Amino acid sequence: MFSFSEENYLKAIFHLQNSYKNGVSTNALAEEMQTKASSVTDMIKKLSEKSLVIYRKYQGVKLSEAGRAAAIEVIRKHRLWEVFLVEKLDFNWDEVHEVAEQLEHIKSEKLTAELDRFLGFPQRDPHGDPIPDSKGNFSVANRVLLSELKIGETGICVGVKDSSVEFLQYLDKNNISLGASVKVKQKEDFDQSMLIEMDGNTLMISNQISTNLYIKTP
Amino acid sequence: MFSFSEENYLKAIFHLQNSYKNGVSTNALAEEMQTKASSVTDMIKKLSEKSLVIYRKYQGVKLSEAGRAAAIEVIRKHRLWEVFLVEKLDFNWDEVHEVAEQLEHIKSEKLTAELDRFLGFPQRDPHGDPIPDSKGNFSVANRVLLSELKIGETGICVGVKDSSVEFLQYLDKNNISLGASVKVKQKEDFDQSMLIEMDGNTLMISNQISTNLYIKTP
DNA sequence: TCTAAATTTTAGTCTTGTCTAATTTTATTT
DNA sequence: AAATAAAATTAGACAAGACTAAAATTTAGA
Repeated sequence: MFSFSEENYLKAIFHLQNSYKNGVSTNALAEEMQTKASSVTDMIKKLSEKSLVIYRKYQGVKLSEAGRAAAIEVIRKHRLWEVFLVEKLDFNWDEVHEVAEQLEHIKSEKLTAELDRFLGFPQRDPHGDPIPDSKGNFSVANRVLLSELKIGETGICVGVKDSSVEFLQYLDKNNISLGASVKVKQKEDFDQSMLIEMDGNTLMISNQISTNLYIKTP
Repeated sequence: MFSFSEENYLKAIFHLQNSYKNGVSTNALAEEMQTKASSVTDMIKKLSEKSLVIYRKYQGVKLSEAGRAAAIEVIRKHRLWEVFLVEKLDFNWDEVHEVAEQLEHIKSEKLTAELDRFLGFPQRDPHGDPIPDSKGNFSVANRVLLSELKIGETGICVGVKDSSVEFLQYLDKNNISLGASVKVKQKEDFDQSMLIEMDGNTLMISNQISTNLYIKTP
């Protein structure tokens, strides 16, 4: 089994691999992990010795198949617990992250499997991210950023890219929630702000908002 | 907040205080924690510096009020999670301990409170042990060991003293479960074995069994 | 009471994961 | 292509928590 710290590194590398296809840089990982580059180098070496990552000095790091599987397992647990907290324990979607960060490290195959069943094998977490199944498979979302829609286009809000407390609370305050229908009424070329209609309400949103909302188009 | 290790020590001292009223000995604690006496001494010093225990060299250790409160909080979480695992996730009562040992260290007041509510504020865990409420209060059980009953006396099986997998599986195999009614039919002076009637079935149990079953008498 | 045994503590070491400061390698710029 | 900047690594240190071996203290026995 892996330590909490190892699991957190694997998870971070997994998330950063989207942006760093040719290997995640030490500094990027240090930033993500809120730690120093030297600590990252140390840990990468350990993960490399355990064959969880592929690493060449100064060349960045990638997950091996084993590392990817381990990362996905942690992400599966994280997202299942988030569903549990929201659906069963009445947490708001901006309150679940910190607790799920702890719960994701609990080691028990039976626990994960039974939790999944208890929740009804959910496909998405409260932020719209896909939940890997027990074999590590998950649907790569067929979704685009709201900012990519043209005037007149419509869709359903299906996820958030930024899941910080601040952003989620902004969304709550403006009655933007997953499942809502969206239509782009106007776009401002100057600052990319948008006038949208969401579940009937019309509101103006900045580029920072529209680049952090995922939409499923018809 | 306290580390996992600190919490485990506090919990162990709490449990051992029943048997060691004048201070828990270093060796007893080492045995309970499955570690070495020297490690125990090291940790006791740390806990003592944090005023969680009262310690005088060579004189054993007791919990301070703060230490006791911390221990009870961990025990509360452990037992709530055990209820969750059995009631909601279909774990058997012999499977919950190891997972609850991990879950008890999750730090979130809201999580504990909401879990308690979700479970309907249970009073007892699956082994019949009392669950402290959010203020740390719990009912000291009004119960005796089955071995203390005399011939002809009756009661309800309300808890187990030993909650090892082996003992619990023995009980399952012999259809002994909490809530069952018990009547002592015969006692053998030589080895303290007993013939009992439990929910209609008659069976013979050894002293090792009867000294590990708690009974509530009418 | 004095000694032997048992218990407990101390001293020094190890591992994990982190840090700072210094050095090395790679990337960029002129 | 050399000089400089940026990024990454190494070296050495530290804290937590554990260990072994040795020393100190308490307890028990003769």
